[in-house]
Amino acid sequence: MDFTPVRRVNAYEQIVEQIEQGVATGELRAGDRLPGERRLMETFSVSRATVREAMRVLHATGLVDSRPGDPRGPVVLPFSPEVLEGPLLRMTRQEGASRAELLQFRLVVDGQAALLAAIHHREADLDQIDAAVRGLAELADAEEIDPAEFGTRLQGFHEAIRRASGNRLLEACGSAVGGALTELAQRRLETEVNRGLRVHRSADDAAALAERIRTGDTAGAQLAATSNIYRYYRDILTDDERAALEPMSGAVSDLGL
Amino acid sequence: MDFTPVRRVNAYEQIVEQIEQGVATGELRAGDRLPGERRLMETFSVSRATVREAMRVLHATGLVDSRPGDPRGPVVLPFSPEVLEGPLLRMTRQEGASRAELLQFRLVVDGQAALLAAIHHREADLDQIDAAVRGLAELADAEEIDPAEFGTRLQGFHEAIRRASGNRLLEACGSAVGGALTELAQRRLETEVNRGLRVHRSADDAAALAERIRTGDTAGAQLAATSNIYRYYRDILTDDERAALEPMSGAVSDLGL
DNA sequence: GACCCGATGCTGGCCGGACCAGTATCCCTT
DNA sequence: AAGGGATACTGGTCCGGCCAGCATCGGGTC
Repeated sequence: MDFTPVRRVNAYEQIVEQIEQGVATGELRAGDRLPGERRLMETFSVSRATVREAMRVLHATGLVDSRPGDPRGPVVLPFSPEVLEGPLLRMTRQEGASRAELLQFRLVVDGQAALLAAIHHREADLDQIDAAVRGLAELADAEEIDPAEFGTRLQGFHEAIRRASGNRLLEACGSAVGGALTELAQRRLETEVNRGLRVHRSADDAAALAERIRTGDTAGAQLAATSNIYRYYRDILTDDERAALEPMSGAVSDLGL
Repeated sequence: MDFTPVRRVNAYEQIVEQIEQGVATGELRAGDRLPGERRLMETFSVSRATVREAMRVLHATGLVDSRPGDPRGPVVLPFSPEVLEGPLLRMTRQEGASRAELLQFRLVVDGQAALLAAIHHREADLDQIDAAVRGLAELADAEEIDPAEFGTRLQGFHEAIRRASGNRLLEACGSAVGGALTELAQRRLETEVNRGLRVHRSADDAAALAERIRTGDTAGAQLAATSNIYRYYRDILTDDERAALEPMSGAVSDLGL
């Protein structure tokens, strides 16, 4: 007979698992309310400290939220892509992944998102993308350019494309890794001497990409997306990092850059 | 003047943030030890219950681990891709993403991983991949086929390719989404009538993919990877799901399947 | 001298009770 | 009918305590 290693299972973990289970099976759905802590300590027959520990990890994993004083009790949350962002950020900061890997991953995700967006090119999605493009152009033509604001809008533009891809996993991973990358690039834009030129070029690139998506140019959209992003970050890369990324975004040369 | 919304920050959250900060800045590195709970409650001047809640969320996010009785205190963990798996699994179960999206995402990730693996084709990585291929073939030729074991080894084969890609983000996302998908496909393989045929075909496909990676056939490796995976799951998809995925894995027809 | 073994002082796990600052509700006042 | 408090809750935090398990070290045995 074969034994299985014993699994230490703390009391609070059992509570977490039971509630996670409830969410997984659909028994608990987003918006549902859990009993208050005092009630839970009775149903699980544990102390309040234990149910609180369970609530803390459920809150940390984005499953529930609670407010003091709310007699309806903790609420079950809908899934949010933000829960992916934390782990991905950690991965970069804790040497789980280098900047080159991060950027490479983003090229893959956002390139694919652009491709899928070009396949679908649904009207509602295109409107969203165009709105984002107009927002970028408007800001680029302004007298004084706020780097942080431009970064936010550029982020929103990519966000719109990912949404148009129709794949929420791409959407979540893209925004997560995008958030991690902007943390690296933000300072660059702030200290940029020729800020106007760079901003204008980014806005133009965005418009060109949007056009490719609109016309259903799948391959072109993918190439434009990857090369746009690569060019945006190229200056802050070391030679080694560039060498690692060139093969992936063969797009760069294809567009004559 | 513009006000910023107040942010309720609980005591335990401050502890979590401080320790997360320490890990982010490199002040705390994997393997380092934190003071025991009784010491922490003094340095943060909070009660033990509060530091315990903080430790629970740090544990839930995979940052630290602790064992009762260990006088060295909680240990800081290295990053592990597994922390991504939880959120991704939740995403599928909580209608954050459909099966089709999940599979599409995997086609992108594992396709790209195969492509990158073919670019590098480092000898050490190839050895790992070949070992996995041999493991599959050996199992496919066995008298009695254990479906669970075959699933595990197939998983290991893809794992080896992702590792060979040199991108730990692809590796992490791939294994996470792979884990989520096998949960769906495992039962299928167990009830499969013509199990032997399917297993043999999968083993052969894996060998062909490995060969393309070895010879540096980048495009071929990517096509083989995506079409292998797609074919593996095709039977459990609905017509709608197939229609959504066909455009992405144009690979299927290219290989004459 | 080498080895075994138990006492001891630590660790985290869990409990019960308590107090506080908020919030929602209901009932009473105007 | 509208306003405004008392009230009964909520979660947030603290305290002090007990327990089981791990490490270490010292005292014993062979």
